[in-house]
Amino acid sequence: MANLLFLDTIYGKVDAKGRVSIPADYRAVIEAKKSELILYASLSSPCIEGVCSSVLEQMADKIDDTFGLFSEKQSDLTSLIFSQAKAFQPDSTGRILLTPRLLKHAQLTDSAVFVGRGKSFQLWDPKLYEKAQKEAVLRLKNRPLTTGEKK
Amino acid sequence: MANLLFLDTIYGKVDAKGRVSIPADYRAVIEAKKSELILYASLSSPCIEGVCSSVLEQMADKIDDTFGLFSEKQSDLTSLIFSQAKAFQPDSTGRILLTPRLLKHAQLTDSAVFVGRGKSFQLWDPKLYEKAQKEAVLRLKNRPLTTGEKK
DNA sequence: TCAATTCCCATGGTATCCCATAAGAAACCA
DNA sequence: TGGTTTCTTATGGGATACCATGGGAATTGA
Repeated sequence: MANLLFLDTIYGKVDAKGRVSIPADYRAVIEAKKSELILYASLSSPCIEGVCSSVLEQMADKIDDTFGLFSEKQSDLTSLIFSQAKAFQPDSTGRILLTPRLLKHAQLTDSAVFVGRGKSFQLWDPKLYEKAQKEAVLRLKNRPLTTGEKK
Repeated sequence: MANLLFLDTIYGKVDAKGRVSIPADYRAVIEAKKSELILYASLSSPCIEGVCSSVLEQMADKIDDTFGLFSEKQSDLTSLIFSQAKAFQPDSTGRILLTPRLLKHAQLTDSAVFVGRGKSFQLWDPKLYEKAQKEAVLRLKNRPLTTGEKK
């Protein structure tokens, strides 16, 4: 039984053409789910969000269920996410070509870091990521456990 | 019925390549649960935590990724764990290759000790472990168990 | 035709495979 | 019961396969 989660923190390079190698482990997750790779600009951070297409489909259902097909909120979310999302299929050596819009949003230049988040992952500029990471750790230290980690 | 808990304290070696043999008993636990082995740097000690992948999968299911993608709702803690965790599959002789990050966090050089904790285990440098162990015993002596103590 | 994208090959580094050895533990036999 | 055999496990090290990356060639599209 293969691993079905995006895990770990993996550093890689962005070449002059704007290509990145999707880590082999991540490709394995996507293939195991018979999905495609979907990327879109994060709404909350200067990074790129990555999910399996199957998750995006579930997300679409969820939004409909929660807000109704014709609500304003549904419309906003739909246009914000889905209009920006794009499917990528790695080439024979496991790379994809990022779009200028994604590169710009995440401020990527020559390197990038894949950050596993379970059912999704993020792609950051290493400098920006390490800064955000430190802030997250600080928030954790200042805020006692109130999360869903332990039951 | 097979044992489903990580038990005992088992000393082993870390070779020049950074490999460690996962104790046969531990491998049996993981196989019995049809899981993979997940390792991550402990948040509280200079050691490596080990769990079955089923634990992480349950964690991932509890998180409603749908809305984590729209806001900062997803906890820092869970994302921190996913970004630090990595799946390992022992090779044909029962060994895994530890990452430089894990080796560094646990300050492992040429030997390591597996410490069973039931549903999880820890991997320590022997010196550090014995020191931490002594301190734990002292704490217990100074603070006897009281009923109703949160576990 | 020019620029952008995809395909292909080459390469260095790393992870995994495989074999060999040694040490224990369990099974076996006398 | 004592000693021998057999199997599993832990460990070392060489060989091999895979992965990430760079760059050129071919293809596509406006």
